[in-house]
Amino acid sequence: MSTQWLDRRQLAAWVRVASVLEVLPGVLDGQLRRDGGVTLFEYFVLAVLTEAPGGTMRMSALAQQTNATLPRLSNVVRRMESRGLLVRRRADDDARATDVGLTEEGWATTERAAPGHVAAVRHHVVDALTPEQLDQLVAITDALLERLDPTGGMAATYRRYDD
Amino acid sequence: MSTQWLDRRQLAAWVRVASVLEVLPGVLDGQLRRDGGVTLFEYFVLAVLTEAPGGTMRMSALAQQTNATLPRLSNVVRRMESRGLLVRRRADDDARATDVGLTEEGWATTERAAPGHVAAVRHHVVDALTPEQLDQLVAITDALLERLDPTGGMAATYRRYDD
DNA sequence: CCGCTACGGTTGTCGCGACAACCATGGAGG
DNA sequence: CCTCCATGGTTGTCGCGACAACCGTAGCGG
Repeated sequence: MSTQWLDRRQLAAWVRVASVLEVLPGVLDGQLRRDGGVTLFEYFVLAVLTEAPGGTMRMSALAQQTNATLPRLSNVVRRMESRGLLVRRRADDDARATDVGLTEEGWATTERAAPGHVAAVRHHVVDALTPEQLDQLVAITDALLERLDPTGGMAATYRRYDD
Repeated sequence: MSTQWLDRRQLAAWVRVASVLEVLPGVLDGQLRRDGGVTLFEYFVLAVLTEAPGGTMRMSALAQQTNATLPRLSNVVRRMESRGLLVRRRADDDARATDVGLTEEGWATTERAAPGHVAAVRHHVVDALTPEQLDQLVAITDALLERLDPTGGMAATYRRYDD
């Protein structure tokens, strides 16, 4: 079959999306590094843990909700533990598994970093759009994630914030 | 001032955007690596050069249009040159500057990789949305880029595809 | 109870991006 | 001309992510 190219409107949309994809993570990551001494992915780990009961979660569960591979998460967690943000502990019910939990400093760091991060998200995303556009964006990203994540691994993370 | 938190709708939108940001690049990058032996950023470099007169461009101009720092671009171009996709040549009019040009194999690689990439973009983005959503997406990403890229560095890249 | 496979994590190697230091050329002012 | 600063790129170091190989434990079949 011959290639089905993109028409002008599709191309316009795609090029812009690609640009956002390229720039946005860098902007947010930079803000968090400066203000909180934490990378964007580390902040995401902290954020997910704060919503977990007892601030503790199993490695594999955390990996799924942060969309990380286990090797990646393992390294990140080890570094964060060495900085005193997290603790690893062998799971009681399964000697293979590891539970990760927030330390006091982990909580404190999250609370310290959150305002700046929220402000950045506001400035660069939320406040840039009208309420209608925000609704449209939810519908659009839902449709995209349907294709991107058919098994629904991350779905558990974002479905929670449904209206 | 106290922190202005996100309401449910804003949070719903943001969490989904973050998820897309996390997943989409990996999906597209993987497809290109498998099918074309090229990374997403390398493909973007090739694509931009394809649209330049003579398939040639100055390093600094290329860096701006691909939203890359000069060091990063320098390394990428060196690797691509060693693979025979590009050539570097000292600029005629400025001995400090470097012109980068596509080789025959660079053109061939781009043409070989393009169909699969377009298909991936179609499948994961374009075809997942209705025509109305595509229009909305253009407006939304425009608004975001306004904030993200106030100097308009990448604007030159995507404004070209306006209707 | 033994052996086998699957699961949950960790570790080693490689390649890439960020940042800073550095080198060469261009251009302006005296 | 010569000095000084700005411009355009390149190179070195460091930290992180991907992938694969590996280790210990669980659970199941015989």
